[in-house]
Amino acid sequence: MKEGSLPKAYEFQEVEPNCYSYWEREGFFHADGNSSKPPFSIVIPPPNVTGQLHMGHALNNALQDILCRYKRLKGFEVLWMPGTDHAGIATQNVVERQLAKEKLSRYELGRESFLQQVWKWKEKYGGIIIKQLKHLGASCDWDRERFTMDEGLSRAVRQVFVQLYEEGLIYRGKRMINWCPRCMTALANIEVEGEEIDGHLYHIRYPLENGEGALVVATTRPETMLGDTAVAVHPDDARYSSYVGQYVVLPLLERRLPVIADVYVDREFGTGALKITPAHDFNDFEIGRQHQLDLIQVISENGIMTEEAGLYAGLDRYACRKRILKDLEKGGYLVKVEDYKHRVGHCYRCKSVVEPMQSLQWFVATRPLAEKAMAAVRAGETKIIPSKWEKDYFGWLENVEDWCVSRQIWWGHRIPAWYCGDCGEIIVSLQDPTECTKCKGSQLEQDSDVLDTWFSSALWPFSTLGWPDTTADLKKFYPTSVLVTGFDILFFWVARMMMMGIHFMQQVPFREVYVHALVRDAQGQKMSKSKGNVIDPLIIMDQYGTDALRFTLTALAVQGRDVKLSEERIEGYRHFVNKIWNASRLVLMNLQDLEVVEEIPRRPERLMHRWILSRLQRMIQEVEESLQNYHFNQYAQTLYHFVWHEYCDWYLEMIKPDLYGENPAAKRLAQSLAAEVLKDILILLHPIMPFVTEELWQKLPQTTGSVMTATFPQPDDQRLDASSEEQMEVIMEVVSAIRNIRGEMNVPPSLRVDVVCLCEEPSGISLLQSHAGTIIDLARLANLRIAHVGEHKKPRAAASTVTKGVEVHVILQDILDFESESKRLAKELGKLEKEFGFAQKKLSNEDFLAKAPVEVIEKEREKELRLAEKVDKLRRHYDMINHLRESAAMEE
RNA sequence: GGGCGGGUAGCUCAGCUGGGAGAGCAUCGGCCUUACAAGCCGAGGGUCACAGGUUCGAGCCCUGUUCCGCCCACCA
Repeated sequence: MKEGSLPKAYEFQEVEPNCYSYWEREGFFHADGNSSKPPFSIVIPPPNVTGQLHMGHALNNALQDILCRYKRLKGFEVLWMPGTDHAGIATQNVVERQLAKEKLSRYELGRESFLQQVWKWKEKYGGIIIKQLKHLGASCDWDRERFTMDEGLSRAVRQVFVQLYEEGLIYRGKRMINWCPRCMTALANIEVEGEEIDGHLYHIRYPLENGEGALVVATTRPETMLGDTAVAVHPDDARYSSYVGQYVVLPLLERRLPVIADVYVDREFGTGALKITPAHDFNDFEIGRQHQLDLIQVISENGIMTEEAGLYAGLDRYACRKRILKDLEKGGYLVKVEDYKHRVGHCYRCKSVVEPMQSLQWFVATRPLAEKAMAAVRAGETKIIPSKWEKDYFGWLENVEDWCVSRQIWWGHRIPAWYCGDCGEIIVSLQDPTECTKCKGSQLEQDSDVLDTWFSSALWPFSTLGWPDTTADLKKFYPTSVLVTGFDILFFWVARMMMMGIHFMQQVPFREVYVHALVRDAQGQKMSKSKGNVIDPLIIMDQYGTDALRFTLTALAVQGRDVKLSEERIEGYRHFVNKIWNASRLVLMNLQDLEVVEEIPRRPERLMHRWILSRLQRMIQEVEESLQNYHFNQYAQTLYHFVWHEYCDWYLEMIKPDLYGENPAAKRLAQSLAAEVLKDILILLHPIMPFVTEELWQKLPQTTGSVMTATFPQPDDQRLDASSEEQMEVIMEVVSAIRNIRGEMNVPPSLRVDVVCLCEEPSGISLLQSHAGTIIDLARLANLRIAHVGEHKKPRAAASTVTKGVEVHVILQDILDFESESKRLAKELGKLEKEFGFAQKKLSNEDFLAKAPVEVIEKEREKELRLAEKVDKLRRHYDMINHLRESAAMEE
């Protein structure tokens, strides 16, 4: 489908879907477990089936795609393993909300048919995010797509649970846990988000039983007083020492509470007297345990006050608080109310305030697993990048507590534990048991709970590769090469994958973890629907194209810093996509009559060719280095600058005369080289901008197949050419100097002017002479005279400057305004003299000369010399202009 | 309370191991120069948060101050 010419504009709306289906058809994303190529593997952080692609996904997957596409070009057997997560609580909530619209609850439906509903929902909507990932260009091996609740992964979950149970690393126990009264389930500690709240500290008077005074306690949660079973003071607190051992009477309920002493109490805080509610507070629970206090549960699982709350029973916990405060006040018990900011735990799924509660749950004994996970990172078996996250990783693992893994919801992996109705035995096994292993009874009932979603996610790197079977995929692709993820799931997911991976595979799940930043809005705010600052990647892709979005995200992906995204930024980079398109148009237009692609010499004769080839080698090196170090922004920006400001601005402009000219050999070389460099540019850019590069690749005559199957260019040291780069610099400087003067002196582009360049060195003369045509074209000149300084009279009516040892005189015969030229020169002189002054000062500093490295001094000397010359020449010209100005004034 | 990141051009940000600051957008001036007006050519704009220190030399290293953001923590 080489058509030779390109449409005027890049129609990404058509190109993107076509490209993608072409890639899929050709099987370019497919990884071969039996390949002899070196492996490179990534498992996708499985998005929730309920998910819609947001900017976080877009960034995360764009970066993974870059790595995968890059490694394919480098000849690796690349597996990017895709899939989705069943997202227990989140998905169940979505379906429950849907049911609520029909005035149905899951309880009315019953477990079986509710689960059917969820599966139905999953079949219908679960693929949305996958489609969106494809829209983004993700080159995942979709043949291998997995779901955390598919058959194979469920088998892995069960195997892991049973084995951990048998090893004593999973147990069931009654513990204090965090409970979400809205989701009606236990949560793991990290699933609770502490949020600062403007609350109050209530001082409440608890009268002594003997009538002689009272103790005043301070609390933020007065409703919990109904479950109080003691009041504690510090044992060394002189104020209260006489109270210890006595009893106070709990207001409203009139219950006798012992006054106990415990060092936990902070004498400085509040009143120094602490009410103890063992059933509804982690610390109180602990104190209660030590002092053998009763547990009185006054708040039930759905946040309603229990029978134990007496006349407050049946009230919602917050309504109860209000009522209690009123009653306390009425009874004269409320001593003081202070404003008080404090942190309150919220459910990470529904944001409800969680309740600490004592409950019978399943736990993973995390310590032993955590030790190994830490050791692996310490030993460098897994590297976390940027390394600052290692600190967080260790910090969390060092203090990790047992992981509550049972959830009182229905959507998820059912816990493979059965309870014998006859003898109470717990049976945990791979196969569903039919009789009790202990008493042979048949009254078995399976635990109704399901596992934490993160339990199955923790197995993702090996469960997706076929574990517990020993598969070719596991052998080839485990450990995976790198995990790309946001820091927000470092503990939820990364740390747990490390623990499980090491325990079950005896090897870390990934060699490297690249932790990227969060995407925020232009003001640095978290994007959220309620703030209305969400930039939707789907809308952006439709509006600007996927490549523009991907390039923007990549260019902004600086290590360790949040990505602050704005639409203007994306718009800006869309222009870059367009630029590439148009550069390719130019190249292709001029390729039409190219019969044979010219063999490109290692060192072409013409400077511009040598220059662009040399620059290209440097780009390749820089790109590789950037990618190896995960400096995605550097990768994007390096190419941006090279393509736009070197290849387009200079190289393509410079070869135009050859392209349009009559010299067939020069033309062929220019055509071939422009195309050849473009070809490499397309490969270099392909990982970031897969679509436009593929489309253009298809159009280039010297390419075959897909850019995806191309080979990443090898930097050719023999084409590195520092002297060509220096020489080009001179040409570019001279052109810029002329343009600058034209601009400042308001010379319209249509007016071709004469320029005289006076050089110091013979080499400069020959360089300029051999590129006179280029300079004439690029600076829009009529004539260009090049001579040695001594051999040519300085032009009078000229605007002038000095650069790289060249005096540049722009002849403005009749139009030179001495007044403005004098001003312009004064300004330029001022700048130069200041710079010159700096250099002089530095070089007259003896300490500098004594202590600075010789190269630096040498560089500074050269600089001073250059500046001195420049200043001198400019000043002479300045004087002359001023003289002319004066005499012109006299004539009038 | 502890830890981390950040305060650089009007805005959003680069600036990799210290050698006198860059980009995109925005602003201003000139151009439809046959790839591109989503473009081309040029210009203006910065006491690199503040105060000390180390150094011949600091945006970069150290100390302190201040402001912002995030994470962690059982003082009710």
